[in-house]
Amino acid sequence: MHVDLNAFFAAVEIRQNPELRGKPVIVGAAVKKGRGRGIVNTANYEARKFGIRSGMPISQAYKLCSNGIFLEPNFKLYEEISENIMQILEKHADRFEQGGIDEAYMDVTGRCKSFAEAKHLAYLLKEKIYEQENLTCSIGIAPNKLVAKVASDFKKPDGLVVVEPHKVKEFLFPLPADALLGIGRKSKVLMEKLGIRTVGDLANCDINKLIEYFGQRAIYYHQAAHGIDDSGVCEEWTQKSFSREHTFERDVDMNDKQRIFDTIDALAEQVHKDLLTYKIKFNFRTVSIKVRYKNFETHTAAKTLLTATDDVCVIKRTAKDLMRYFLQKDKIRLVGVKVSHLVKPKETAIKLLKL
DNA sequence: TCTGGGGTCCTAGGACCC
DNA sequence: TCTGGGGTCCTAGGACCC
Repeated sequence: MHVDLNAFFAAVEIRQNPELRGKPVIVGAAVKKGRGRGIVNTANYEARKFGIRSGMPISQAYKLCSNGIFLEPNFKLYEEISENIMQILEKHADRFEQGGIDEAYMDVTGRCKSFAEAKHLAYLLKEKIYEQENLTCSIGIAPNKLVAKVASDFKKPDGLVVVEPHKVKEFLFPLPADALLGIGRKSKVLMEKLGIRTVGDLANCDINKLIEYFGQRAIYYHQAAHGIDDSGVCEEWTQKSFSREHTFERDVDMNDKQRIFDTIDALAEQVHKDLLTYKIKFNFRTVSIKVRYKNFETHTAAKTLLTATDDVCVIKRTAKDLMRYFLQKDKIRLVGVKVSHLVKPKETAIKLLKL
């Protein structure tokens, strides 16, 4: 079962302020009368009628609907509400996996003897979520995660779609190829050039031809197109990196080194705080930075240390060291800091012993 | 239209080792 | 005197997801 909260950020804002209901609501970066620098997070269905989509520059959204209600996101609130809902879902699953702030997978194989029973459970969950949090969701039920995800996407908002095993191909084949998880814009364009438009086209395409164009990805694509997915609902998840980045209000001249370095220090502090407050105590071995120039050209650089540490000064020093090389080209739009190659302190000690 | 911020996974090439 | 084969680790970039 896959559960997806509909237009989540916008729906929460409307719930908090019912006067907004029926109006186009756009949650995203500050608009600044169309001069804002950022993107749309979520648009409700009224706003989508104007062509507004998540991921779109906020300035473009403003052009499409200057009378819309533009709001900046309140992540803390969304996270709280998300957690409440996830708790409801978790209670009703054999195994449970959160897939982002607004979606989750549930294995209900053990507690539901049939798809009809699963459907019944889904209705119950929708009811509970609506009663407790006054929000709607779409639910997909299928023999595996991949198809359940497509199914929950198929009917929005407030949908419930069941795809029984013998109906999987019938359901998938007419859909556009990028309905499948993992097929994005680039692959879609390339597939169109190959004459592949639907999942059915993809399923019937010669596998060797696919490999020629997509390499190892082709094998996943081909299986996915046939509705095959044996990935389990994964309960345990540990983060593999922590990062923070910042886009400047205005591009920063490379001569303003201090401004860049101060920003890196601040980002390093945040990354460090995220690392320390995570449920598992981790040290890091790799520090990376990210630079985006005025023209959107983006680069990364990384350094792996001999031994793991949790020292914030190491993040700051390494990041600034890596940064120097990039301070001679063009105005800078964004900088970011990341730590990865995370190890538990115990493992660090063993490593040190070996050395 | 002018493009956020937080992630994951994959690939390819180079250094280095035996 | 013109170059094997297997492996690991690191780096950079890119596709994709929410």
